[in-house]
Amino acid sequence: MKNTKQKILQAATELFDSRGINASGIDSIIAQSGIAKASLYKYFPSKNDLIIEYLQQKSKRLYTWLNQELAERDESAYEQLFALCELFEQWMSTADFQGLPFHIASVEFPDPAHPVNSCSVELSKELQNYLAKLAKKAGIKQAKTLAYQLAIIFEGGAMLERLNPKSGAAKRAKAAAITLIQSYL
Amino acid sequence: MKNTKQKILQAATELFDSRGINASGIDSIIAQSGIAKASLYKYFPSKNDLIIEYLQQKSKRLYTWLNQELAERDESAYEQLFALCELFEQWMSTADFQGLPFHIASVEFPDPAHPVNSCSVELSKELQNYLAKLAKKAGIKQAKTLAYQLAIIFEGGAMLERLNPKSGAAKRAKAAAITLIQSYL
DNA sequence: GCTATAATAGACAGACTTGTTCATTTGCGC
DNA sequence: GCGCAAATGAACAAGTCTGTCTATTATAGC
Repeated sequence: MKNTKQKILQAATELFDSRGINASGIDSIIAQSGIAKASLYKYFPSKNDLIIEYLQQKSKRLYTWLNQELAERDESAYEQLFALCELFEQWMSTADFQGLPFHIASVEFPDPAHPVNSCSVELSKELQNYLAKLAKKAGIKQAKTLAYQLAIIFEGGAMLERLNPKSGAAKRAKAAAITLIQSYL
Repeated sequence: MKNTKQKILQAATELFDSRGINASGIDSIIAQSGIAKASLYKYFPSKNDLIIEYLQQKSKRLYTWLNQELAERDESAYEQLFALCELFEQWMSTADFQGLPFHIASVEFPDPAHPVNSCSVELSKELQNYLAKLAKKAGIKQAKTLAYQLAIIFEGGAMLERLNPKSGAAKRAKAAAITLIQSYL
């Protein structure tokens, strides 16, 4: 049943987000979800599969949210670039923000040959592509370079907000991002 | 003997850097160092103690290197701020660069009550303080804000350079940092 | 109501982890 | 060369982890 799979994924998400991936054992995931171990291994042949679906779902949710928010605003592509900075600040300021999931995953699985690591690298590139697309639409000439630099700022902001919650990392990352965008005119 | 302790720390550093902390078991550290397990536990009562000394040593080495390089250049405090960006790029471009150790540690030990996590938070603040001191010397008015933003860029750059080695993260982080500093005049 | 499928609890294997202990051997200062 | 402290190797405890398997129960479609 699809419901069972979603329950597992939700429980895993809560645990991975709050305690980390390696620290969240299969036993704790089945306890949290109320699902039997055999069922978990039916839908996710290994923990790696579960982790990868978790990562992809988290990324997808972020972009869906960003797109929704941007669409609602009815702004020019150029204005959207600044709105994006605002949205990233909001996102990092969530009470239970724990950093970028693919950061955590790539640190917990540092071996480049590991599927979870490969997935993390993929998702990191996806962020750059997402930003580059927006920068290009906004008419920025060196869209890719700006996108990469914005990724650096957002990812650094996420890391610092995680290390030191509510110390103003999100706000300062936004300010730095705006300064940077303005320098590209 | 002091030599023994250093040998352990060196072996641990090599393993922690290349494979991560949790993935480097005590057995692999004693194998790498050629030291007996009982000796390791004599100098480091627990693995946590070893991790913390590793983190502190790595930080100390970075600042020592930065200070040396800056001192050699005989520049004004203002010029030193730009030199710092250059040095960070160099540092991130090292062949075996694996990101900021306190990032890795804080991800592998996410519990705020864990001594390794506390140490990581401490070292993150130390970086901000280091940057703030230099910014203040350079006559920047909002030295702390700039320092925080530079930390965001350097830490984000380190994370991206780690995720995607030699993709130009270090170079772009430097460029973004310079743009930011110039905006503070 | 019957049957086929889905989900359950729980035990188990096998491998890994940190940290302890102990008897033995090495090596340095005098 | 003696004695003491340091270092060694190896076994062991007690816990963790992922993944497998079995026997039982619940559920949905016809």
